Amino acid sequence: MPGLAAPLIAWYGQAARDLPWRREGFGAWGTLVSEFMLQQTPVARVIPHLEAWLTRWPTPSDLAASSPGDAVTQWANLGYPRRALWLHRAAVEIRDRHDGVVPREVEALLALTGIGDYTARAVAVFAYGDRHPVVDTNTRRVLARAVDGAAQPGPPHRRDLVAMAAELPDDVAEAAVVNAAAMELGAIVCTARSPKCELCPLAGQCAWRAAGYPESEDRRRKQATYEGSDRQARGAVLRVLRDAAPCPVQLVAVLPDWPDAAQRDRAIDSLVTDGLAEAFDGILRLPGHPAS
DNA sequence: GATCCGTGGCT
DNA sequence: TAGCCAAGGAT
Repeated sequence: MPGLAAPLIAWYGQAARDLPWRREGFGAWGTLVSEFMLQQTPVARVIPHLEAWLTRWPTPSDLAASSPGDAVTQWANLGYPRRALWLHRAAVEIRDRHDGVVPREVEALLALTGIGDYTARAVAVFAYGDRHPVVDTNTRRVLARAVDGAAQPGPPHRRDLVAMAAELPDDVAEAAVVNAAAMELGAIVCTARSPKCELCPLAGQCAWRAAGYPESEDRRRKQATYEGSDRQARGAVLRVLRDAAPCPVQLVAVLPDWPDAAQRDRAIDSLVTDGLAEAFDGILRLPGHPAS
């Protein structure tokens, strides 16, 4: 097995997209915010929100000084608003534990709210230039096809980190490029549907291609139907609160015509439980500053 | 380890 | 058109 590093590096040099977080000197905070936003939200939707966010809150301490509700409002329609709450908590943790500086060590990053195996290593590698395997859904698909000969990766697993580590050159800078290149290849060439194998720098050594593109059992979990779901109800309630912000709304005025009143009330309760909303005295609002 | 969590574009 | 999919993480 020749290894993926050399062709990935050469390809990335001429095919990489020009993205904001790849600009020289973008900064660790910008990288961290971008990675939060990119968790399950496509690049094209993230870019304008990222720039607005960093203009409003140029440092972790700036965000930490605002209320969680302000973060949720600024998050707008990026989806999964818990990420806004977690990003705000992470900013508070960075201010309180790390003197306002995004930490560099993976262990310290993993200890922050909302940061897991992917985001911790992405920050350590792309912001600080350290050598770790960075594995996202794109990388897992590239490895599944090129190395394992499978059409689709299995569910995410810790062993994916080991598989990617085996592909990294010893050189620190080259290792970072290989991480970025594997993600980029999965994003724009080795895509989930209709991959562009004629443009792939790994075509000559791809195990899946060599095997004749066999269908493999797709063990990924299917997403639940959104229409009519509790998630849809939560999203609708939160949209009401965002649109009214910074004003609270009367509880009785929250989606009075929602088709399933019990589901609506369940959504409100779960949002309160999650810390995305506060209810008292017959009103509902986004979370304010914690009492001090 | 299985489930849950938003939103919108693409095929 | 209705699913499929998207730089995951917490519980």
